[in-house]
Amino acid sequence: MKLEDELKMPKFRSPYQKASLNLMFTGEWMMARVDSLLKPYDISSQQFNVLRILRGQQGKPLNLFTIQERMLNRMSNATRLVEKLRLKGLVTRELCEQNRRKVEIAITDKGMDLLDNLDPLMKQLEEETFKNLSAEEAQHLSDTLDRVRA
Amino acid sequence: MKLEDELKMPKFRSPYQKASLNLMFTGEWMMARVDSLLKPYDISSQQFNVLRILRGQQGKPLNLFTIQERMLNRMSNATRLVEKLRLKGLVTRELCEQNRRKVEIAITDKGMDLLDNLDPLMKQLEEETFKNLSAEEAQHLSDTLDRVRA
DNA sequence: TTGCAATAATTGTATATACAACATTTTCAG
DNA sequence: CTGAAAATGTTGTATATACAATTATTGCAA
Repeated sequence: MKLEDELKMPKFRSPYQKASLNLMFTGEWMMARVDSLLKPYDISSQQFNVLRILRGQQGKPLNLFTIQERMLNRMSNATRLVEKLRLKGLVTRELCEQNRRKVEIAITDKGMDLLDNLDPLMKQLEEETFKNLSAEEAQHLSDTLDRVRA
Repeated sequence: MKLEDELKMPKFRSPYQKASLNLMFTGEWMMARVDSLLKPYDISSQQFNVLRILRGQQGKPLNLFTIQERMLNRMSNATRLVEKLRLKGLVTRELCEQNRRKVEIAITDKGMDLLDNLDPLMKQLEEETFKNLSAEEAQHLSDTLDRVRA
């Protein structure tokens, strides 16, 4: 739906104001869809994202600082988020012997299994979300967003 | 920056997965910019958004239900959010006599003054944010986001 | 070597969010 | 009219977020 109808705003000051609101609104909308999909599995989109980051490491652990750098929302608290994943048995946590300031986090088999189960669901959600956009249009959207953040 | 560098993800499963992550990431990024601008004025982007909704009413009040409908994030709690604005003297709150289920909220002069002060700053932020996009490109971005949510 | 700065993580705390449960008032079918 | 359902808000609670303060460890310059 057009943003002016969605927010019942008859007019915007400029295309930039509209794009700005639309970015925030659509970002929240997308996040809510992902959270809703993940809810039955009892993890949040942030937690899912961290698991996915760890899976990308092929078994190699990452320290908390690096995880934080790669999170969608950098302000959230990696220590506490990872601790929740650990309590669910989805990651392990080990002090690094070489540099004892660091804590190394790795995904467990249980975590991998969960991701494997979720992959097709996420794929389906993404396809459903972008059903009105061709692959080229989706790529162009990403390129535009990259330019905004440039 | 390109999302793969931003999140240090070497590859994405599809342009749809990438667009999906990019939407969430860029939405958070934008929201953080707005919050950072508003911080010295001691209001959140959600609170600012509610004030802006009320200003659009030209003095006519809105009830909480309608405010909630127009918020960027519908899940947040309009009752408590508006109460915070009231404590700061930015809105008034009155029980509706015609329909006593309703509570009518209106912006105060102090609230209007705050918005008037913030307007040029927000405008500047939007222009800075979209400095790499022409007005046409910003409009096209909005249209694409509208189609995603269609 | 010493101690200051940098790095990495944890903790504290206030606020915000998600969402369910509840309360009150109004509407409307029978 | 009456009682069930709908509309509107409020409250409770668990979790998440923002951000500052603190701790512990390491690196490095004087």
